[in-house]
Amino acid sequence: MPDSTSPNNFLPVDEQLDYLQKGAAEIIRVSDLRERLEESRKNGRPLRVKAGFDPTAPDLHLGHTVLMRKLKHFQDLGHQVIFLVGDFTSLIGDPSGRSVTRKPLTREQVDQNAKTYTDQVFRILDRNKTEVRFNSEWLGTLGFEGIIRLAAHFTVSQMLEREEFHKRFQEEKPIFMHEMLYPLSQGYDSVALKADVELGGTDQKFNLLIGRELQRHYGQPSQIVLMTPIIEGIDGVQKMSKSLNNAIGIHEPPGEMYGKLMSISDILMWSYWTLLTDLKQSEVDALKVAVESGAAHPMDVKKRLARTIVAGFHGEEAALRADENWAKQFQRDETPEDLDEVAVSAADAGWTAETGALRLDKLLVRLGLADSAADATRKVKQGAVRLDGEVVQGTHARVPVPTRVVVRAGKRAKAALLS
RNA sequence: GCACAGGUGGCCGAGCGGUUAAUGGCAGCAGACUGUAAAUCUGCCGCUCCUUGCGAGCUACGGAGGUUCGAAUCCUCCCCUGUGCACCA
Repeated sequence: MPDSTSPNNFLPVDEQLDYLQKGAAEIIRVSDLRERLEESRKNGRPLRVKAGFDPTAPDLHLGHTVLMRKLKHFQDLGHQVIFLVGDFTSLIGDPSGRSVTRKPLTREQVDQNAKTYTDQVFRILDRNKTEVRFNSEWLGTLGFEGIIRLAAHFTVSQMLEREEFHKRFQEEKPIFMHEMLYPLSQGYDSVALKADVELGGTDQKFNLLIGRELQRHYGQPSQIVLMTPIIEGIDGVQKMSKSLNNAIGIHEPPGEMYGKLMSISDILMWSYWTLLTDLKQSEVDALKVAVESGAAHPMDVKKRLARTIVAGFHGEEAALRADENWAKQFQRDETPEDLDEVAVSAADAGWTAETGALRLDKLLVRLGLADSAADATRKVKQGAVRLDGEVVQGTHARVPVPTRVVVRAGKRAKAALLS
């Protein structure tokens, strides 16, 4: 990691560029970025680098960290990083990458989410060097007149150029007026913040470019746009997203995180290496060659990946423990020690002193190992449920109370403290 | 406002008066196989209850009524989306 934080002591531009280009999908334009970096180095003025996050979900996941890590790179180089919370824009909902209009969030949800975001972001960014802003600051005071003036900079056909809109238009699907306001407000953020650089996923391209154009209208130099690839979720197919249920949250416990990482496909592992670790691209490539030639076992490389990422959020020690636990539970099929323990009242699990038995369907639901009692019953019938390692046949199980039982449903396991 | 086409389970999409919790695909879950990977095969896949049974009850095809022994399927009204018309009359 480059070490240069003194504003008047920026690294040589080539080195900065090299660092910033790792894992970047596209930069508009590299030549402009070089120019801007040179200027910054000459004047000792850090660049203002902005990335916006819509608090549409309560938690951040690894997908968000791709962008945050790039932000961190700028921070490492001594530039001014702005973590922008799109509290206002999330009232609209970004139409990016979805052909369905998002339901707007309530003010309360947004505030709540924004709080958890800022709590989590500093696991990656340096709190003291990060400017955190909310776009309600300027968008909230714009007023109807301001919106009219803003919208007057663009034409309807310009908006329809955007792939998502264009597609929906072709398919005769609804496009709501307020959705077109989204790119404009994001662009206006750049104006308000006088951004030199804006980071975003490749799916943000249209919005990012609108920012460039808008800045020009407002007499500012157009921001440089740096796009990061959209990381696939653990299914390896769709983009990582909480609502698609394929995300790894950055707040998840080490074991959970480790297990999910191990469940990704061998192929997917490479983009995770590139986008989620600090390993140099050349080293990642070397690992890949080693696996392809048979010199390294893909599982070992994946384990290392899982350990690296988990360590980043939970520390080395926790990562090692997760590693050991995983091997125990899944490779050797033993009962792991580091299980989540959940206290359950026996009565809630249908236990009666009379029968001395409890109802597994209820217990599984209580433990969060099944979505519903019906789901739990299904799992039991399919032989997926084990109590202390023993496969259970029926939904009734004789168990002493109080006790501690390890309950396993498929891949997932928890310890129930019955009382 | 008028005309036409649409609104079905997480998504796509059949059904157009009666074995219909609703064909099929995707996603998901579980089992087998493995490296908890992928691929493949098999089963499951609304909810609740229990006596766990090819059990009982409840809810579901935009909403509300109605016709009928019986409706996702027919009728009426309403809501929502798309398209066209809307100037010469």
